[in-house]
Order: sequence, then C-alpha cells, then structure tokens
Amino acid sequence: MSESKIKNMAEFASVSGISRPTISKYFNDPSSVRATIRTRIEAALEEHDYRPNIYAMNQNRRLTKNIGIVVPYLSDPFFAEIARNIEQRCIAAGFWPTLFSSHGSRDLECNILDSLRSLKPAGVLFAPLGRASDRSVIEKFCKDVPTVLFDSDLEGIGAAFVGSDNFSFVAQSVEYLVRSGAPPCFFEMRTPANPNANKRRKAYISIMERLGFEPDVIKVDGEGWAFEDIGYRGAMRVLSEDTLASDTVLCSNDRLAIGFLAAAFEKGIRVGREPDSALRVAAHDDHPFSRFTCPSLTTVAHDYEAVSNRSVETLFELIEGGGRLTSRTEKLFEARLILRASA
Amino acid sequence: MSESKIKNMAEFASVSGISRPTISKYFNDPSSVRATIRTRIEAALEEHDYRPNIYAMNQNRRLTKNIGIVVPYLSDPFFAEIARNIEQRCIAAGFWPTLFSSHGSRDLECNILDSLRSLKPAGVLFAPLGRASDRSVIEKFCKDVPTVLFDSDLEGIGAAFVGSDNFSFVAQSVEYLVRSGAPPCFFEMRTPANPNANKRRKAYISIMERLGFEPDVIKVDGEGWAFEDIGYRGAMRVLSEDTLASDTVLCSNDRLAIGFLAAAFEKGIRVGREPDSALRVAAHDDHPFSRFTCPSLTTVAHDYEAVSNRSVETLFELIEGGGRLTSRTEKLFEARLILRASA
DNA sequence: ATAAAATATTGACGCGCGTTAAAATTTTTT
DNA sequence: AAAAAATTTTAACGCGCGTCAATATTTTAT
Repeated sequence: MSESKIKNMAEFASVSGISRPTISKYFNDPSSVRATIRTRIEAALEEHDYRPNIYAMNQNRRLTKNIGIVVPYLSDPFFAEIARNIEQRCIAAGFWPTLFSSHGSRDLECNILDSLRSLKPAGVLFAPLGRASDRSVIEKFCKDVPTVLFDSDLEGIGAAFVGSDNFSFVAQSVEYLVRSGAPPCFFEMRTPANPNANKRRKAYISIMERLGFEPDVIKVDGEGWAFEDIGYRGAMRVLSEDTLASDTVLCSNDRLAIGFLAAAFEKGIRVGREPDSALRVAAHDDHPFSRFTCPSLTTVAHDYEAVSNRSVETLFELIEGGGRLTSRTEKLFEARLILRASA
Repeated sequence: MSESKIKNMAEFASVSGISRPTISKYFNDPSSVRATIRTRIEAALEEHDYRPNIYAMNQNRRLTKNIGIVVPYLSDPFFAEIARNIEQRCIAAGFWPTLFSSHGSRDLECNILDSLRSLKPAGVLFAPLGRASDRSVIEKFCKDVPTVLFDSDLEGIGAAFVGSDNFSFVAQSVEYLVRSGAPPCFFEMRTPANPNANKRRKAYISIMERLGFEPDVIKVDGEGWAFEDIGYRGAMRVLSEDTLASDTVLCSNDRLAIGFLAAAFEKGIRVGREPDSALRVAAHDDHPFSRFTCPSLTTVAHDYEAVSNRSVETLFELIEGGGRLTSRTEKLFEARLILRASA
C-alpha cells in the first residue's frame, strides 16, 4: 500500500487513471460501471485506501443511504435483538443504519425524530413508545420521512406497520392453558405503555368468553419500563393477599412474568405444571431471558425473523417507490407457543 | 410559524436580518455571539424553524461534534445501560453520539471502526470485545482518532482507560463468602471473551492464597456471548456429576450465575444463605436482571455512574487537549457488595 | 464625549462531491 | 469492417456552509 494519502476523489481519479465522474458512479453503485473499470478501481482502492467523504457525498444527494432505526427501550434485550437483526439486513443491502433508543421517554423520542430529520435518511424503521408517544409529532415526521412502524402500531401513521398478531399470542396461550388445566387469569399493568398490551387484554377477554369462561383481569400499579419490578411488586401483593381466583396466571408479557416468578419463589410458592405445583404461570414474547427463569417460562414467541425481515423489506419497497406505497399495509405475524416448565 | 420553507443559511440570514457568518458562528457556539444578536436569532428560529444542513456543516470542519460509542454486545442490558448513560452525557454536552454494537463479532468491530473513521468523530468511547478484538486494527484506529477505552482494557491502546477494579470485585465477594461460610470455588468460562474475566480469576487465586485457602477454579466449555446458556450447561454438568468441592460457588459474572441458578433450580438444589440451603452462589457485575433471579443474586456492583461519568469526562479532556493527553491514564473504580438471597 | 476594544457585516473563496452536456472512446451488433 | 449502442471522459457548475480579510458598527472603558 502506497504511503501517499489521497485526500479527495479527484486525486484518487488521477492515481487510478479513471475519470472522476466514473469514480463517483462507482461509489454510488459499483455495478453501474463496466467490469474492466470496476476491477481497475478496486485495484487502485487496494493500493491507496481512499474513501469518499461521506459529508460531501450526502450533501447534494436528494436521498442518502442512511436508515434510522428507533426502538423504545434498548435496555430491553428483546428490542436489542430486533434492532441487531434489522441493522444487519440494512448493512447487507448497502445502507448505513443508525440506532436510536427513546429510553422510554416521550421527549427523547421527539428529539430523535428531530435529529433523524436532519440526517435526511432514505427511510426509518420506527418502534414507537406507544401511549407515551407524541402522536402529532410522529404524524408530522412520517409525512416528511418514509417510515415503517414496527412492533407497536399507531393507527394510520407511517407508510406501513409490521408486527406480531396479539390475538394469535393470546389465543395460543389461553387455549393451551385451558386445555391443560384451569382457565387463566390475566396479569398486567394498570396503564400499559404499549398498545400491544391493550390488544392482548382484549384478546384474552374475547377468547375466554368464547370458551365460556369468566375473564379475570388483574391490574397492578406501576409506571414506566421497569416491567420486572412492576411484576414483582404486583405479584408480591397479590400473593400476599391471596386474592388469586385461579391457579393459572397469564402475564401480559415475559418481563412481568420474570418479576412474578421471582415473587412466587420468594413466597415459597411452587410454580410449574407438575401436580405438586401450586401455580402455573405463562406469558408472551419469548424474551431472551425467559429460558432462564425458575422455572423456565412457558410463553408464546414472536416470529422475530419474520417481523424484522418484513419490516426491512417493506421499507426497501417504500424507498424504491419514492417514499410512497399504494396504501398503508398492516402485516401481523402469527406467534408460536413455547412450552417450558412454568405452565 | 411562517409557511415559507427556508432552504439554506443565506436565506435564513436574510429573513432574520443578521449576516450569514454571524449565523454560522451562532450555530457553532451560541455563546460566541452577543446576547442581543442571540435573542434575535432565536426569535427568527421560532418563526421559521430552519436547521443547518449537517452534511455541509461537517464537510469542512476539521472536527465534527460527533462522538462514537462502541460496545461489544448491546443485547446485554449491562452494556445497554452504560451506553444509555454515556449517550445522555454526550448530548448534554452538545455532542452528537452514535451508538454501535460489535455484537460479539471481530469483523463487525473492525467494520465499525472503519465506519467511524469516515464519520470524523471528535472522539470515541470504546468498549472492545477483548480477546476477540483485532489488536492491530484497534491500535491503528486509536492513533488516528481520539479514543477512550472503557470496561475492557487493551493495554497500551487508546488515550485512557476507565473501568472497574476487578481485584476489588473479587476481594469483596471472596472475603464476604469466607466470612459467612465456606471458601468459594470459582466458576468461569474456559476461554473468557473478556480480559476482566482473567483478572478476576487471578484475583480470586491470589486472595484465596492470601487467606490460606486452596483456590479451586472450575472452567466450563462454551464460546461466544451466550453466557447464561454456557453457565446453565456448565452447571448442569457439574451438578450432575456432583464434582463440586465446595458448597459455595463464585461465578465470574452475573450472566453465568443466571444460568447456574437456572440449572440448580432445575436440579432441585436449594440455593441461598439459609441453613437448609445446599449451595451458595454469588457473582460479579450487578446485572440488571440479577435482582430477579431465584433466589435473588448476591453480587458485586460496578459503580456504573462513576465509570460512565469518568469515561465521558476523560474523552472531553482529550478532545479539548486536541486529541492528546499528557500520558495514558487508567482509572479503576471500586466495586460495592450487594447482599441478596443467594449467598 | 472620546478612544479603545469587541463584535458584526460585506464580499469572496474553498471544501469534496453530485450531476450534467457534449465529445471521445469502447463495446456490441450486423 | 462498419454502424449502432453503451460507456467513459472532459469541462464545468452548484450544493450549503466554514472561514477569512477588510470594513463598519456597536459596546465598553477612560
């Protein structure tokens, strides 16, 4: 490798013996130049390790190759995993993804959208906070920037939504629990942060009624995103007061269940599907940690792969379509029951 | 708010009645213009919501306001929390942080550094993979870009290192365990990904010897970053074969312990510090989930706040010093014992 | 009020690259 | 081998902003 530092495209053009516009074309799309030229450029690249200045590149292009990924809470490994998956796919497609987390804060979510705007991204994959989101700010953003919502839907906002079918989650868990024991009560936060929680509650009620059982929704107090803690405190109270009408508890999500199981353990209450257990606990999401709860958590899994795949594909279609799709599509993927020891 | 869209700084200068160079100065540092001018600019900003083009801004500036944050594995909530903390501090200081995760991959780590280079960041906060890192690539990167390492040290690389004192972790856990029961064996991965693990093992051995006990290191197989699973499998084997020489197990880190506790539970082995328990388990890190293990995990906590604070402060000094510090500093913060139910 | 210091304005250039039109070259077709 | 098609080269402009020097204006000190 030559020691001379190349500082701009013109210089690189002259050392490689190829004209600057052609070099420029190459960097925008290597397949747009003839193979002979391409190999010559790539040989020169080996020699001199020049890289175009991304700021100059993006300054006039109407569309950058940037993609924004926004999740509500990155400390939740569930979102970290989804983000990672999406990120990889964007990179593979030649985009430059940037990851943002709203950290559960409405203001931060707005600020992120603001920053994102000045990044002039080709598109954005956005999992909103939900209830805490500033709907009007997001709506305005989505009008200006091609955006696909995922995980959590804001009706009518964004060019498309990709997520999991909450009804399918609850159908599978409730039907399994009923089939294998007593009908479950439903354990959730009083004011859930996320619209999925509301859909799950509604699904629970409707499925229970369809099966001819009385729905029993237990709402526990707590704000924010410390779900494990909220589940733990709620369970401690419920278990102490011994107000549980059913020996089967279906938690709205795994993180609540993690807290619930910790409380049950502390109370010395045996959880599981063996005859000598006092309680069965199941939940939804198949959180990365739910394999390691005690007992391991019976849950219903998202089709992670499918959701992240489809989100990215939809965004690419949107980008190729110049930021518009014929109509707003909503794709919901089926969930899959994961039988473990807790129920 | 006026409906006319302002498309560049010259236009904004004319509508606000202030010259373009002054506007430019304002955006680079609002305090560098007179108060009267500042309020006039800010009034105009309210009126017209203009924002400078970040690409044009960064193209000629020798130093951008970007800061890169690189962590080895974002799906680990420990790193997610640290990253979030650091991110907030950078924003508060007027920088533009961008978060990257190596996802445990050597190649990805190199690619990230490569991308980071073209972002021309003012500085980088970097927690390397450790053993899997490509030392020479990182060394080269750190020569070009002002970088502070945190969490995991690569000796001699980067302008400074900020982390936790592994000796202090192990001193506290071992001394507590010895004081309150039998001396612990040490449970770890055979080939740890992270230099901290090696330091902890060495500390364990030296502290045990100092206290007059025979060190007993149990190494379990497994590669990668699925620590819980590795801990689980290792514990299943150890507990099945009943080869544990001590009734007290000190895990190298909490994530291994989470797997260990899951295995113990599955085996029906009672863990805790009560007299009727068969085993005590403790670990290090105070992982966000260790409050919710069964039983809750006795561990030793990082001083998160201090580490992220100092990392950021050190980077700011480095940036203000033009990318050079007088000498490479290594700051290690003390750890704090967290007594819970498992030991 | 006047002088000195600080700050703002005017006018202009440069950064590195995208992009375009016309001319030159290469490749493909016939 | 000649004509047609595709690609590259040459030359030049523009993007939005940083920055600088000379000048004008405002603020502070005397």
